[in-house]
Order: sequence, then structure tokens, then C-alpha cells
Amino acid sequence: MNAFDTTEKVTLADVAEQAGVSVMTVSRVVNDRPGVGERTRTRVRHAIATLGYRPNIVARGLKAHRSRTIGLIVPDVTNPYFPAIVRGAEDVAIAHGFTLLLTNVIEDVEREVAALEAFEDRRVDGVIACSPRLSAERLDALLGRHHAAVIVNRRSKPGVAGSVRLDHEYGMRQLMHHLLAIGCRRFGVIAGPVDSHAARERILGIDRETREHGIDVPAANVLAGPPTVEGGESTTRTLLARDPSIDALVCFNDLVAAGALVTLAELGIAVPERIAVVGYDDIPFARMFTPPLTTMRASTYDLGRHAMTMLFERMEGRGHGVDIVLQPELVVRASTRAAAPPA
Amino acid sequence: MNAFDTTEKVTLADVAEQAGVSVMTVSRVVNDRPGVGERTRTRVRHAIATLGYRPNIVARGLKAHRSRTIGLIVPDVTNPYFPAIVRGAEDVAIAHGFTLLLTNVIEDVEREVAALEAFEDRRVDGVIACSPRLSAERLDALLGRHHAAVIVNRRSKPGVAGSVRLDHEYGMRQLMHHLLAIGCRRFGVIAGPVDSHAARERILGIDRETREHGIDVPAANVLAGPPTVEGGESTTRTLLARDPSIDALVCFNDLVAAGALVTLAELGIAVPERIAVVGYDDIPFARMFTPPLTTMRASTYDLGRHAMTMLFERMEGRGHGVDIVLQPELVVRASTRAAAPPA
DNA sequence: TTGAAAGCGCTAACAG
DNA sequence: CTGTTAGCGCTTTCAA
Repeated sequence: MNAFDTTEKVTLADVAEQAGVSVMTVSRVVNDRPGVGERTRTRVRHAIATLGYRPNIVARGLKAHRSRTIGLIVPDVTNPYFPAIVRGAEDVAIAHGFTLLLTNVIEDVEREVAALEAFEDRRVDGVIACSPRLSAERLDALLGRHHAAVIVNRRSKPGVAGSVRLDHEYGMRQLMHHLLAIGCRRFGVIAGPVDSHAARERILGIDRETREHGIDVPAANVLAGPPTVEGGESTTRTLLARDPSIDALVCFNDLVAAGALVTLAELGIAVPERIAVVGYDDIPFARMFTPPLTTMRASTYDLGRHAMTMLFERMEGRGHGVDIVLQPELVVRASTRAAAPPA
Repeated sequence: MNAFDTTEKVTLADVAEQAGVSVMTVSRVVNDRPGVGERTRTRVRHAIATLGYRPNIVARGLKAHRSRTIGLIVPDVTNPYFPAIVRGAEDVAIAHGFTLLLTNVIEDVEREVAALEAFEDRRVDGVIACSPRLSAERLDALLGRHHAAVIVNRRSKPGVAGSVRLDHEYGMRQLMHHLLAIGCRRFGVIAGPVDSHAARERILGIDRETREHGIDVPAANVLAGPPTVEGGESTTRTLLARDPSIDALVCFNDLVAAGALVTLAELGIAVPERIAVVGYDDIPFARMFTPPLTTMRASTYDLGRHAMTMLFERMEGRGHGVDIVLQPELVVRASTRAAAPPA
């Protein structure tokens, strides 16, 4: 207990007494509801201010089954891809007077389950799950127990959850198109986690785009790995050992690409002259890599913003079946083309 | 409302009926409390499993005045310095069965106030505030209303909040010592936000270390600015315009240093040959800057871990007056010394 | 326009 | 060992 604890909470009853009215009247004033005379209302407001009354959201939630809280699940805020999603979601939530319950699930399916259950126990009003790894069945079962849900970067049954996602297949095709255009033919792919939905879509994009160009990516040149800098470093070594003739490295995300760049520098392999490198996500530091990284950009802030907006619509019973798909945008930098002379 | 809503929540009473006992007995079983026969206990457990009962933490909180929730305030998760703090704090919280209420306050004092009040309304069990900007009086008043509190990167009255912080003055002296040792004499300082406590401590470190070496940093060479890459870019230009003879740029943090490096590269100024650059924090990407950045490292994960551990102690009434100070560690990289030949 | 009563789901305190 | 009673702070329902 805090030594300076001034926690003697003032309740509706205290205010009611002070104002000489019933708790119900105070409740009406607090919630800006009609049915209170102007004089009484003023008197109650005065009492509220005097006593420093603040409504107990826990008590309100018990009765009203609403907590003004949203559960947000992200794989890992430590991955620069996610913080902006959190910010986008939070800004919308705060504008509605809601607060965020955040959980990092560290690419771990069981932590996803635990988080969803913890949210349920706390009676959150809605849930947003980013890049969930759970199987569709388990996820639907868990989300179905919530009042409203939105999934980011994956589809879902519209009745269970809305979805906001990036068109990863399109994005990857853009990237491959660019690489093919600059003459790359021998691809190495660092594919990211096997259970990642986004990873599968991106692989699909690679396959389709190369196939259309009559080019084949050998299965041995596609390697799964953790979506981290370290993962990128080790996978790059493996890939290069297997096939030294690779002329383009397609990385699951910018972190992996960062690892690839570090390793290539260590090996003395020139980027982009000998090997072109592309990432995905355009994290804030991608432009500062050496060389700056060609990648796909999408506003993750908007992703979070849209997800939360959609969640509020679903919480109000509107907007069912909505599925927002954002198109990422190709950002060409020096990792796939020789540096232009400075302006 | 979710179309697949299976939200008919099962309550203690449902379980009690199913098991043919009173709610109190079920409550005892749920909370692993003594005073229930083994046979009954088993029967109740069975009923719980059958019905899929999960305790309503909101209801429990109303009675028990505990929500198993911790409020965490960070300036901005989008700043790579903070996510690891969140993770460190979260890992400890989850191990105790607690969940995190997270709020980004975006370097905005009024959002700090709003967050602290929102936490109070939700009856969180404790609060951790990272790098708060509020004045000591307002902060103490707000924190005093919470059961327990810990401040990160700033001191507080021990009765009001515990504190976990880095020794910024020491850290900055280390950095300055290093710069002086390699021969830098003409310093430019990008000092960070004026209301930041950490910023003031670091300035103190600069002053003391340079003074001991009989060197003076002109007041005009110390410029406040936002703790961002963009802030670093613009402030670097201003500083260089004022004093082109600067031979070392001391940056508030690594983001600012990143901006400085970008600007220096654009201006064609060689780092470290003409100007040495140092950052602060050792964010994960600091080693990947061009050139890699000399900076002070501290495990922000540990900062978060310690803060949450201390908070739990304070919640239990122990550990009052504790003030943990972590020493950062100098990491010398190429931004202050010519690159060594590759191993 | 106002208020009294009941109860959300749980637990503390006290019976039996 | 088990159950009953009361009430946390609020809102819904119904009555005045």
C-alpha cells in the first residue's frame, strides 16, 4: 500500500449524499443521460467536482458487461513492424475513451491462446489479433467467445471476425517483377516462419510471378527461418553455401534483410552488384541500412487504425463481413540498384 | 455482437448447481483454498471443466479491489528504446498472472495525466511510468492515488513510487571520456527534449566531464530537439551552420544520432574522420548504422524486468524506498574510430 | 423529474 | 468441511 495512499475512493453514494439526491440521479448526470432537472444537474456536477469523483469502471463493467477496454495481441513489439500498428489502434481507441490491453505472444501459439483467454476473463469489449498463428479452427473458437474481433493480416469467417490485411501476394509479385526487370534470375528466398499466413501468401506471389516469367525457383533455395536479424544472418549463410550462384535474396521482412546485408558485407559480397537484396515492410530503419533497402511499404499505422475502427463498428453491430485489403507500395532503394549520384 | 457469440457466460452459480454444492465451495476450489473435501473438490473441478467455467475477473475485482492488471506508460513504442522495456515488464507480469494496460503518451504531459487517471478508473493494481515528463508535484499526486507505482528513468519520493533508472550522468561521462581520449575538442550537443529528466542528467555528465578536462562546450553548441531521426537531421544542420569547426556530435539518443549520420552523409562529411558521432541507448539497429554507432548500452529489457519486479514487491508492501540504478556500458563502434580491418 | 429495489459475479465473514 | 448472508459500485427496471 502506498504511503501517500489517498485511495479512499469516493463513490456515487458519496456524491449523492453531498448533493442531497439519490445515486440514480448522480448516475444520470455522470452518464449525461436525460431526466434530470437543470438545477439538480448543476448541483450534482458541483458535488462531483468538489469530491473529485471518478466512476469505477470495474463496477460499471460488472453490470453493463462493458469494460471500455480492447485486447490487442501482437507477436512482438520488439519487431519494428508492429509498434506503429499499436499506435494506430491506440489512437482510435483513446479517441473513443477506450484503453488497450496489450500482449506480446512471441510467435508462440500457446501464448496466443492464453492471451485470448485472459482477455475474455477481463471482459474486454473487443479483440484485435495481429498476424495470429493459431489454426483457423482454434482461432475461430477463441474469437467466437468475444463480443467483437478483428484479425490483422489474415482472413477469417466474417461472422467471427473482421479482417484488415495487406495484399502480400500482390506485394511480393511487385518485388519479384522489379527484380526480374533488373535482370535477376537466380533467387534465394528466406521465407519466414512456416506457420505464418503472410509467409505463405508471399511465397505464392513469388511462385506465380516467376512462373509467368518462365523462371523456376529451386525448392532448395527456399528456406524458412525466424523473422529476425539473427535468422537472416544464419539463413543467408546456409543459402549461399547451398547455391553460390544466387543473384537475388528475397527476404521475408526487413529484419531478415538486415541480417542478410550484414552477412553479405562480412563475406565481402557486393550489394547490389553481385547480389540484390529485397526486404518487406519498410520499417523505419530500412532507408538507413547499408545499402538502403528496397522493400514493400504499407502504412502499418493505418493498418492499426483501420482495424480498431472496424472493431468499433463490429462492437456496435455494424460493418459485418467487412474485409479491408490495403495495397503495399514498392520502394526501390540502393540494395537493388547502383546508387544514383547525390542530387 | 458476434454472430457466433457463445458468450452465455457460465458463472460460479452454474458450476455450483452442476456440482450440487454452494457457490462458496466452488469459489474455494477455483482459488485453490483449503476447506474443501477431496471428493467435493474433484466433483467441482469436473463441473468446471464440463461447463468451461472461467472466473470473471471484473466481478472479482469489484469485491477484492484487485484486477490483476498493471498499467504501463511509455512515451512511444515506436521509439526502439521502449519495446524491450515493455517486454521485460510484461514477462514478469505474465509470470504472476497479470496483464498489461499499455498507453503511449507521445511525449505529451496531458496524455500522461489522462493515462494515469484511466488506469485509476480501471482499478489497476499498480503502475509503471517510463520517463515521465510530468512535474514532480503532479506526478506524485497522481501516483499517490495508486496502490503501488514504479518510475523508470527518474527518481521519486520512495513513499510514492519506487524507481529503476540508468545512471545517465555516468553514461554520458563515459562517452565524453572516450571522445576526449580520441582527441575531440569541439563538441556539438543535440540535447533532446528540454523537459526530459534523462536529458538534464546527460547534460550534467557532459558539463562535468569536459570541465574536468578544462574544456568548454559553448552554450550555442547545445541545442534541444525532438528525440527522433528527423529531429537529429534538422538539428545537425543547424549546429553545423552555427559552428562548422565541430569535431564531435553528441546525440541525445541513437535515433537522433541516426538522423545526424544521414545528414552528415548528405553533406559529404566523413564520420568519424572529420566528425565523430555518438548516440545513447544502443538500440538494436545501432550496430547497423553507417558507420556503426558508438553508444551507451543498457539492457532495457532488464529495466522493464526490474521495474515490474519492484512493483510486485511494493504491491505486497515490501521493498519500499528501493531505488535501483543500472550502469550503462560503453560500446565503441566505427562512428568514433576508423574501421578495423575485417577479421 | 426523481427515487427505491434488485442484482451483475464474486468473496469475506461468519454460521452450522 | 460446507453453506448462508451481505455487499463491492454501479445500472436497469419500475414506481412515484
